[in-house]
Amino acid sequence: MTHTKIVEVLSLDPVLQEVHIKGWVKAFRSNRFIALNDGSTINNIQCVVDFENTDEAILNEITVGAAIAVKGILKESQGQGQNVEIEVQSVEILGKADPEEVKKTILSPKRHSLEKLREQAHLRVRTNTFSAIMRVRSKLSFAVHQYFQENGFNYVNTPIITGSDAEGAGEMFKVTNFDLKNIPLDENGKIDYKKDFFGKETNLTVSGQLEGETYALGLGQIYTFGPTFRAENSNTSRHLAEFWMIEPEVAFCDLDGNMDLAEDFIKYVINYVLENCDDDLAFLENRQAQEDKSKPEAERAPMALREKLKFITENNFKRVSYTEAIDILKNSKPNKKKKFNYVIEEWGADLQSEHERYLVEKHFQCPVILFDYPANIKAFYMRLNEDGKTVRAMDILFPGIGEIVGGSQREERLEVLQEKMKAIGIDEKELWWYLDTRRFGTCVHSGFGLGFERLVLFATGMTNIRDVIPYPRTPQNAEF
RNA sequence: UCCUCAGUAGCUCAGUUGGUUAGAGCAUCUGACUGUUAAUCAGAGGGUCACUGGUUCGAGCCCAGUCUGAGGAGCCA
Repeated sequence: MTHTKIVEVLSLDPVLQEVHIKGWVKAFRSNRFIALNDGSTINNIQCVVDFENTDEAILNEITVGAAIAVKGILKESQGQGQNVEIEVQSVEILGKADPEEVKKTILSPKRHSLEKLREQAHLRVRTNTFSAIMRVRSKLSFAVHQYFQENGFNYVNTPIITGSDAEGAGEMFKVTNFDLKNIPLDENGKIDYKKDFFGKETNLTVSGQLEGETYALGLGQIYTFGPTFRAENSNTSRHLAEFWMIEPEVAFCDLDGNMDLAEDFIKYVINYVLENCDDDLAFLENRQAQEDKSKPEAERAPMALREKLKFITENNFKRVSYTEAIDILKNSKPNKKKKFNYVIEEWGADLQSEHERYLVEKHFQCPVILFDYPANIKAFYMRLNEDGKTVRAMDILFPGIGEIVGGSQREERLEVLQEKMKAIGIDEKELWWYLDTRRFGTCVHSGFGLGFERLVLFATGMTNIRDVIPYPRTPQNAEF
């Protein structure tokens, strides 16, 4: 008899049927009640042991953290707190867990700080909080694919090792198979990349966008969903050196269509977890509420988790041009009273975190899409507007996390693109293949990048990005 | 990378102007109890006070440096 998942057993009618389950012991109370969890649900099943007729050696090995197999009869529970329970007929110890050792780990049955859980990331998935987060992450990930597949997008795997250093999205990790103690140099004393594995300088990708564009201009609608690497020395709760990014790219689509797509997409995946992860979201909502109790009122979450997610799905994101946003900020109280660290003086200023937070959390109190930014603070590939000074860029700002999406309509005119590349010193030879797309059948097209972990942060109510990915990679940390 | 804060038992923390043998709760172990669900009651064990150096008769406490973590900023998704 193969075993049944606990999530299924809990939904069965207690009609005295025999069940066989396997899982890890979460608690063993009164020498009689085992709380067992197998990761299939946040909920434990209670297994009631007849301790007077059970081998004492086995009872002694039913300890917190141990893996066990239980056979028994599913019954209506006599006690409060659960509907059904298993009257145990036999227990098999599959993997012992010495309590003296367990107590040194986060498996010990008590509260642990998130920092302590990070230090034992290999065990933290056995906690309620992390199993809930990871189930939500998995569902979100599935919803991403489902949304795009249902809407006629093709899933494209852009290269992780990239030969172009012109993507301009930040510091890159070098990829090489040189002996680092003996790097070949050319006659000028510079590193001789011709002798490297690929015969040229290569890096880990910081974005699949440029390659994604070429595929969109053939397949029509594409999306990527893969790992992305940034070697930036960022030490914040919102940045990782290795993260997962979703990048759709659509041919014959302008910036308005791009904003529509991003908003519709986000609402879809959030709604998907609302409909499919209620147990886990309820747990995370409660966790957040408990944590908020010890915080000053100003730092508490203004809405309960599921209420917040529902709000996102039911309300339109506020669309505001950069120029309008600057006006709002210029006339805002914190700007007039010089409460901002960076006071907004005039059009053209780059928006700081504090400004974005003001717009989202104070002024509009809902997700905001900012568009039409000054050209000189945005990337070269963004479509220049007719005014000659703004580009068709858009950022989606979310409460609590800041920028969750960055996207644009792409510059489809060859001459304009060439001019912009020249102005910032990108060699055309590097991106000959990218420019070819503008030579042969160029067209209006748009796309955006969405940081998957930031989405998971928002959906779970967590506040540190290191807690929504199994093994976070950050400066000075690549453990596990 | 910059600013601020922190590091004392397995965990969370207290530790007075520098002064004798560094404490509490939880967890663990032993015993009791047994329809519990953060089980309860009694007892026990558990310490390189982050590391290195300095000041002092004497340092968990003061000074310098280093490491690690957190929050914020920048960069960005």
